[in-house]
Amino acid sequence: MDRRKQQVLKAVVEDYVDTAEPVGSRTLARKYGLGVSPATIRNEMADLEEMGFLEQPHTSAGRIPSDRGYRFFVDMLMDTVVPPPELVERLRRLYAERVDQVGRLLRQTAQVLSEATDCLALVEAPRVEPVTFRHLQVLPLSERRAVLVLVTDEGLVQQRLLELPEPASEADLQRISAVLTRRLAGLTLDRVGHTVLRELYDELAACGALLEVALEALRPPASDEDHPVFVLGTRRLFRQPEFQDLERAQAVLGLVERQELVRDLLGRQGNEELVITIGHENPYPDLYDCSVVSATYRLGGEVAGRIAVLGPKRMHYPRITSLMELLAQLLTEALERTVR
Amino acid sequence: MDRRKQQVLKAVVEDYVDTAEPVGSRTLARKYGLGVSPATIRNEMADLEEMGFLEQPHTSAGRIPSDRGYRFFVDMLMDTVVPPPELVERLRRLYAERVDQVGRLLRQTAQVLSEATDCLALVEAPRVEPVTFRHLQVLPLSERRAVLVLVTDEGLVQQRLLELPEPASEADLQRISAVLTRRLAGLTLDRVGHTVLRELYDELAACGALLEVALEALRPPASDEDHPVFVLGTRRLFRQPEFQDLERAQAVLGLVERQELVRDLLGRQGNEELVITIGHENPYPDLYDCSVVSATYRLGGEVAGRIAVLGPKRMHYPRITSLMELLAQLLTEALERTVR
DNA sequence: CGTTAGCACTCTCGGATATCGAGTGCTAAT
DNA sequence: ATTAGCACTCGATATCCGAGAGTGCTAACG
Repeated sequence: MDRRKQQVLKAVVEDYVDTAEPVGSRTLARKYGLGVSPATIRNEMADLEEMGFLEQPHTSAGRIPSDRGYRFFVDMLMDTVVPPPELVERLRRLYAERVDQVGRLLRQTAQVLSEATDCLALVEAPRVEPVTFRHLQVLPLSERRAVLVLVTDEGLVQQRLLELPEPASEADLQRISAVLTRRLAGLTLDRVGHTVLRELYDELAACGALLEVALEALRPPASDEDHPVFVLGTRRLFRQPEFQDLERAQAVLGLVERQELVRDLLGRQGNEELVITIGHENPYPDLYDCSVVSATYRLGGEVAGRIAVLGPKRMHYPRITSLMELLAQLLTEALERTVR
Repeated sequence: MDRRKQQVLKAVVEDYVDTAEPVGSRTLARKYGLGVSPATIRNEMADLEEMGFLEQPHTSAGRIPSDRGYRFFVDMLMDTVVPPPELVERLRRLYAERVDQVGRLLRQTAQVLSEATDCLALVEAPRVEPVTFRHLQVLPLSERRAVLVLVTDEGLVQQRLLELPEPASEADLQRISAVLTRRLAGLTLDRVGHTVLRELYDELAACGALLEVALEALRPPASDEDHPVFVLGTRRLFRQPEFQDLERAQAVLGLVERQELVRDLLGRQGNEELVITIGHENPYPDLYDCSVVSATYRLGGEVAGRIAVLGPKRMHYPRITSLMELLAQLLTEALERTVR
C-alpha cells in the first residue's frame, strides 16, 4: 500500500467519522489537500475497495471504511492527539475532590466517559482476585447466618454470607476472626498452602465446621455484588445516526443490561493497557457494528479492571483513546487515594 | 356518569391498550357487546370527550383515553385478575431457590418484572434507615483509614469508610467495636439518646476523636453503594409503539440512568401497598407520557422498599398490578429467608 | 504511463400528488 | 332516545418525478 493510498484511506476514515456520510472522490479532493484530481482518487478508492479497506453501501454512493479499513487506520494512520487542556483541567479538578466511595468514583468515571464521547461507557469495579488479605472478620447475622467481611491490602472491602453449620457464639466468631486474620494476613488465596491450613485446623479444632464454611466463602470469585459493572450513557447511543435503527440499538441495550456479558466482554479485552476492537472483532454478533475501546486502571500497582466505551465503529478513535488514557490515569490515582 | 358511558370508557381503554390504535365507534360496537349502534356510541364518546375522559388525536380519528380516563378506569372500572397459574407456578419455583445475595434477588425481580410486562422495571434495594443495630465493627484499612461495618437486625450489612483522626491500633478498633455493639445493639439511630452517648464517651474517653468519627459515619443516609436501584428492561421500552419516537425514549433513558432520580421517583410513591401514577401525575415531565405502577416489599415486617414498572400509559393495568402484588409478596418472602 | 477531463449511467432522497379508508358530526327518520 | 344515512375530514400509503451526488469508463494529455 503506497503512500497516497494511505492518505486516501486516512481521509476517508476521518471524513466519514465526521459526517457519517459515505465520502466521494470530489469531497476528498476538495477538503483534503491530496493534490490530485477526483478521477485519480476514484482510481485509488477502487483499488482500496478491492483490497478490502473500503466498502460501498450501494453503487453510486461514496465509500465507507470496512472493519479492515478502520483497523489499518487505528494501527498505522491515526494521529496521536491530546485531550483539550480545558477538559484536562476540568477533569483533574473533578478527580482531585475527595470521593469516599469506590462505587461513586466508578460511576463518575462512567458518566464523564459517556458524556465526553457520546458513547456508552462501561466501567467495572476492581477485580480483587487474587488478593492479599489484610483483615478477616466474621460477624453474626442471626442464629445460623453470619457475614464474612474481608479487607484486602489494596483497601477494598468485600462481604460474603455464611450459612453456619451450627450456632456459634459471638465469642467463637471473634476468635475465629482473630485467628484467620493472624494466619492469612499478607497472603493471597492461592498462596494459602497446606501448611497454613493444617495449622489453622489445629488452632481452631473446636470450630472445624465453621472454619470450613469460612474458607469456602473465601474461594468463589467476586460475586455480582462485589464486582458490579457500571453502564452509563445508553441514551447517547441513540444520538448516533447508526443507531436510529431500533433493532440494532435494542440488541446492544439488551446485551449491556446483562452484567455477566459486559464483564465477559471486558475480561476478553485482556490486560493490555489500551485495546480497540472493531466491528467483527467483537465477541458478540450484536456488536458487529460497534467498536469498543478499553483501558486498564490499576490499584496497588496491579491491573484492577477496565474502563471502556462502546459506540459505533464510526467513532473518533484518536480523541477517544487519548481521553481513555487520561481517565484511566485519573481513576487509578483517585482510587489509590480513596482506598489507601 | 351513567352505566353505559362507563361501559364505553372501559371498552375504549381496553381496546386501546390492546391495539395501540385510536378506537372508533364501529370497532366498539362490533367487538364489545354493548347492544347499541355505532351512532349511539359516537354520541357517548362525544360526551366522554367533553367530560375529559377521552381525547381525539386529530379530527376524524378514533378516541384514546386521556390521563383522566385512565385514572377513572383504574379506580373504578378495572377488572381484577390473577396472574396465569403457570406463571405463578414458575415464579414460585424461581423464588423458592435459595439465593444468597440480596442484590441478585433484587436483580432477578427486576428481570422477571420487565420480562413479564414488557416495560422497564425499577427495584430499589432495602432502605435500612432507621434501623436497629445488631453489630458494629470497625476494621482497619490502612494507617489512617478504617471501615465501619454495621449489621442490622433485619440482617442487612452496610459499610462506611472512616477517616481516622489519628492512627489507631487494631486493639483500639476492636475495643471500640465491642463497646459500640454492646451499647447500640437493639437501638435505632434516632433512639440513641444523650444518655447512651454520655455513657459511650465515658467508656471510650481514650479514643474520643475516633468515636466521634464513627458516630458521624452512622448518621448519613444510606449511600449510593448501600442502596442501589436496579433498572432493567430498557430495551423493552422500545418495543412499545409510543417509544418509537426517539426523543421521548431518550428522555426516559436519561432519567432512569440517574440513580438519585429513580430513588426519588420511588420515594415519592409513598408507602401505599400499591400505587399507580398516570401521565401528568408523575413528578417529572419526561414521564408525562408514562405510567408507573409500584408496590412495596417488606423486611422484618417493615416497608423496606418499592418495586415498580414504568411503561407507556397504555399499559395493561389489571395484569400488571396483579403481577406486582405477586412479585412483591414473593420478594418479601425470599428476602426474609435470605437475610434472616 | 500515470493523470485528468468529460460523460453517460446508477441510485438514493425529498417532495408533490393522488387515492384510500377509517372515522366523525349532523340531520332526519324511526 | 336511538339509529341510518351521508357528506366531510384527515392521516396513511403508494407512486411518481426530478435533483443531486457519485461512479466507472474512455479518450486525451503531458
